[in-house]
Amino acid sequence: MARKLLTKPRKTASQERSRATVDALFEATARILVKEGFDKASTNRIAEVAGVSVGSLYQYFPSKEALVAAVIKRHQHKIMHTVRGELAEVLAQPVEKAIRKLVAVAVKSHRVDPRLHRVLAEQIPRVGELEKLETFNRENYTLFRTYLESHRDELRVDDLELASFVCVTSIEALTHNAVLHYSKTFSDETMEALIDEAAYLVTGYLMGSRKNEAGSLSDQRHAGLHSPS
Amino acid sequence: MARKLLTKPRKTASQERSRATVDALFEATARILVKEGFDKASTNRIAEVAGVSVGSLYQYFPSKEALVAAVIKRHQHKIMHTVRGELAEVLAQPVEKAIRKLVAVAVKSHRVDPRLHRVLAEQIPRVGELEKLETFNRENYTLFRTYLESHRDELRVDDLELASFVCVTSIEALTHNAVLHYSKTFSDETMEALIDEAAYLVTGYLMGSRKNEAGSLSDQRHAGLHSPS
DNA sequence: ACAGAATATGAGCGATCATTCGCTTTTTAA
DNA sequence: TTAAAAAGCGAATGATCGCTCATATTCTGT
Repeated sequence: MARKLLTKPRKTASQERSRATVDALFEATARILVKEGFDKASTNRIAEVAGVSVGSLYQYFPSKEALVAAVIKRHQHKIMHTVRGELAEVLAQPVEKAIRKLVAVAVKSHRVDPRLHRVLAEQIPRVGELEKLETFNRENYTLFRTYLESHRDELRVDDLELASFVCVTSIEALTHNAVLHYSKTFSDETMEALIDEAAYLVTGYLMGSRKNEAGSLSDQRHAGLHSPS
Repeated sequence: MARKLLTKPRKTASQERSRATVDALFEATARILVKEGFDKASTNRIAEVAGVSVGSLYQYFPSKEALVAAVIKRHQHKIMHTVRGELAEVLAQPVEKAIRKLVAVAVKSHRVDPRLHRVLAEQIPRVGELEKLETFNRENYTLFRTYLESHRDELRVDDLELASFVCVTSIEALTHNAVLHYSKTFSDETMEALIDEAAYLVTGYLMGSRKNEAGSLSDQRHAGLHSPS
């Protein structure tokens, strides 16, 4: 029987020392991605910066792609960790408070290692294995949809699927752009104001009921498409 | 004098034949990007698909990066071409109509070769020269800001800079996501509805004036930050 | 018809990179 | 103490890729 257990298995991490190695690899990868960009993140370079040999890298990760994917997952878990719980308490709150909290949480999540977040979003080609890692936003989506369902009666929207899409997409884009592209342009107060604005945007959309606009917007929106519940 | 004119100059395109070559290169690059992804788009492969030799490629483009950048620019020009004019007529229209038109135009612009658009957005690493090509969205931004300024009195927002950011970002993200990620999930009617929803979202935000919510939302938004004009 | 300019060719150079494998060192457990 | 398992090493391999250049073909003006 050809034993490949020593060459192939990759992925274990039982002893103390090996866990340190894996961690050094994570750290080094993140560091290089942030400071030198995806191009410069070759496996040899990563190993070098980690103070480890390439061979060791391949003991724990079957490919470079797997390593990067693991770094992404790790970043996502960090976000979840700093944000979990804040989401739980949202579920019970009324729409206005809930939305504002949601936006604030979104900002917070983008502030967990923003520079890494930006590289992951902009420089990592979504190819092969990396393609599947969009799972993250799906979670937000279903979570939000669940919230809308349980507060249906307070809302003016009837297509919750569509509404979730509109809200989640907007909040994500606004916070993402603000934190990762405009944090130099926006002052701290502006950032605070932006949270308010985003919350206002979404809340207004969900609860709506503008004063008296019969004949203007209402007519533009082709009636009948959303049959009343 | 060392003449490098035959080796270096790159970029000319005077005769008929050469224009065809350049065009074939554009076409081939786009084709490969769409059908095989950025990874597979090597210069040799591009030249092969274009029915041209690698040498010819380097007569007109100083680098692979330059070629890709040119393809991106070309795509942007195509968009501008199919959309120009529709934007001009927006300027004169009242807010509600203008916003709806703007959203519709955004959708239209994303429907110009959506598959190429998606690859350009997701697979091309924004590094080196490619980094500068974000100019496109800046244009939309200033355009929108100009519109808001000339309709200032009809709006409830006072920080037009911030408002432009909110609106442009939201519209872009919504249309981008809808067209490039959910066109299979969304039916045609849903897509139509989405335009309405996005327009409603933004219009409500800009013109606002919800009925009577004194003490709820108004209090949450920290007063005084936007000093009344 | 002809010369010079423009265009096209593609084998091959040099560099980079992901990955492997035979080997050494360290740790574990009996 | 010791043998086996775990972890670590890094030079070497093979493949890919961007790009060049010496040469060949085509075009243009005269």
